[in-house]
Amino acid sequence: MARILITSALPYINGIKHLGNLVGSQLPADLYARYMRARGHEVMFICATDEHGTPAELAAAKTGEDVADYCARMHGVQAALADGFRLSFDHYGRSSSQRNHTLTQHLAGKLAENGLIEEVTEKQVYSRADGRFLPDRYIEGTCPNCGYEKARGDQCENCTKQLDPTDLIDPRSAISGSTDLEVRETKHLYLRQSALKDEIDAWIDSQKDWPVLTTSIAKKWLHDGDGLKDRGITRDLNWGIPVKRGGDDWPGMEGKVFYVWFDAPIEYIAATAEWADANGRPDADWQRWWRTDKGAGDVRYVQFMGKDNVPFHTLSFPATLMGSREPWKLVDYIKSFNYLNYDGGQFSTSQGRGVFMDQALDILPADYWRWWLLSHAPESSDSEFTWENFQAGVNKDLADVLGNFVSRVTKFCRSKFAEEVPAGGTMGPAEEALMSELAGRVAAYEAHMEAIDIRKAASELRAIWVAGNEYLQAAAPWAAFKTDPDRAAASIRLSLNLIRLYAVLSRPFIPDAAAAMLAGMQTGDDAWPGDMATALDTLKPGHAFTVPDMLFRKITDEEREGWHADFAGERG
RNA sequence: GGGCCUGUAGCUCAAUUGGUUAGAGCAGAGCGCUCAUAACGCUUUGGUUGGGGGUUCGAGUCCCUCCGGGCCUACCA
Repeated sequence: MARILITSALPYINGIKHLGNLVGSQLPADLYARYMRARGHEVMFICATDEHGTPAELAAAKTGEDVADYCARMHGVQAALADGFRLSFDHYGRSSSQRNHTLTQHLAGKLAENGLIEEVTEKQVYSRADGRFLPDRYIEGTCPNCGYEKARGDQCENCTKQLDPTDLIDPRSAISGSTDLEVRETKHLYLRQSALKDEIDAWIDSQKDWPVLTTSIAKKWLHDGDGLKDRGITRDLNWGIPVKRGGDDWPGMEGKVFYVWFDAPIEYIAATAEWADANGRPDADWQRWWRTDKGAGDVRYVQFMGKDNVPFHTLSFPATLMGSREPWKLVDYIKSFNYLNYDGGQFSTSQGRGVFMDQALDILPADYWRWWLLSHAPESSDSEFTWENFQAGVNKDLADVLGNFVSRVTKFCRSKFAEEVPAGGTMGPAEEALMSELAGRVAAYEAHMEAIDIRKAASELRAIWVAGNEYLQAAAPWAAFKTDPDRAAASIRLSLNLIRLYAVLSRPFIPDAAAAMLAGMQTGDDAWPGDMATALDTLKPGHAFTVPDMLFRKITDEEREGWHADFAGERG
């Protein structure tokens, strides 16, 4: 039995996430966690909301809430949606937790002790009307290059020229529109990533079989220009983790907080500590996942994230942990994803374009989304959601191939025999051939799941479902029943066992349907199959079952057209 | 501007890292079956692998070039 630590990129607190966010980290992480648990491994699956930063403050201001209250409320909303999608986190934490405050301050202190923190005085734009410093992109003005009037302080979206906020003509606050701006001096802490460059470079080089997407992004940052740059890890904000050096005040840093991207990945560790706290466990129980000197030496740590998060997970976070010179567990494998587009364009949170997690669950149960999204995960390139593809995939794979298989087998048995596993007959060549095929396909399925090749795993699982229909067609128990009822009984007995097998194999993808299948078969035996003949002889003659309700309904053309229109823009 | 990824059948994707005749699923066509959610099974039509050039006994794969799509570019997170 292995020990596997799994983290999903932290969803930002600022509003409900769309399906592209979901399929880029949380959903594949859940698939992997569920699979590994099913294989009997010890799994710790961690996620949390990422709650600090300017956007959270602005979102709270918009609703008139205190930012802490806003985050608490939105954490509840996101946790409920995660639950709705059956994301099986062992703990869903919050980056604003006390645990994260303490650990973040601790690590910053260690980095300072090791000479890896530098204090830098710099000039930043301050808005008197807003009473705050403004990040570059929250300053708008006219582009000196092309005259575009809504250029941002970091870059002009119109002519793509990179800008400094002071370049802008008639600069104003993007928050309030105020032009009462001034440049003020402010002091910040920088993490000296440059000092750790060779160490990180060697570490990246030592990683085998990481997705190209992961390593190419890391290498780019390591070697581009002057190489890995130092990074500011503090901000002039009210909402965040106060800058402290361990438990001590940090002279000159009063009123400042750590940058969200410094504290967010640390929350992976802190959330595991939150898990221990929530379950009344001692520190040793979370430390054995994260401290190689306290039992984490045999842990395999896998991270899931969208490609935009890769630099922070390959460079900044490892630099933080390495630079602490404490024995923290580093990631072993980073699974990164491209983007899911929506119907010819991008999902857009700001424009309300596409399907959001709450809306998705209002329309259809989680399994429908889980199956389609995972079987189309953007692994090798960006992929696209269209209602036509979604309808076709769900109807064919789930309703016709899997759902209908369960339906035809259970209903035939009920009408010709009884609502129990029939006795009589023996396994013949057709059954042997099926088991042989399944043994091969299950092995391939397992290999794809181990390698986190999600689309390939989905495609193999689907082929496993299809094999049941092929077998039924060849065995034709409805015909055999008329001349040789024992033969039909043997076929149906095997087919009922196939339903149980399918439930076990499919559960990582479609947990609710799998549970319904097991419930229908009235069995709690969810053992992962070893020998196929044994696995398909689990439900014995006389074992009672019930015909499950329709597992998956079909999406009609009318629904598809309606949704296509409903989700074209501006969510209502 | 620079870097990276990507382009394969109408659609979504494969192709053991240069090796027989480029494969699946969906959609389309034909046949079969009648247990089942008008479901299932079998057969089958679709490809100058974005265009052009090159290396090689051999190129979807390597090189050059052009065209299209996307991402990143360090103060949004």
